Amino acid sequence: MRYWLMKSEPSDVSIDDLAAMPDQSVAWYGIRNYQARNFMRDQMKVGDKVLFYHSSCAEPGVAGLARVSKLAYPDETQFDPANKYFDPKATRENPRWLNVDVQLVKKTRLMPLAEMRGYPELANMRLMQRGNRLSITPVDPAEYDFIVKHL
DNA sequence: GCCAACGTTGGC
DNA sequence: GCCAACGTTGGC
Repeated sequence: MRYWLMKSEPSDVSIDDLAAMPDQSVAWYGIRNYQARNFMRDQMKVGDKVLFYHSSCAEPGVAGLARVSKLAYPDETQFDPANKYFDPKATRENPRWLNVDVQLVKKTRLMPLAEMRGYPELANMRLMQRGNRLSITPVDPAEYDFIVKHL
């Protein structure tokens, strides 16, 4: 089993939005970065543990715990010309983008990025590194445990 | 809104 | 295949 940090803009899908979904589960649509796609396609398995992270907002940070609830499958939004994630080069026969489903495990208190930066135990997280823009990053089990313990 | 970092595009 | 231009991410 692997551990991941997945960023979502709360104005798009927040932890409360996730909690309100049927089965508290949502397709992680809209990933248009090959590295992040490949993580979903090649490495994510049902049951993998996920830190649900709020990004691009007033208080970025970990907002809850989730799990991978469905293996990667084609992202519907790439086929819809009206969708902002539409990709004209993608076809149903040859989809370019995939998503997994993610299911809420537990909404937690928000652990702000600023607080996370204060923990030496988390200093090596990809999230902390300058210029990091990857929306899905692997997390070390020790880092995951540390965060859960301090929530 | 600024800006650093980085990915993607496209001409050559 | 190089690389400049451009677009996007995301914290601040």
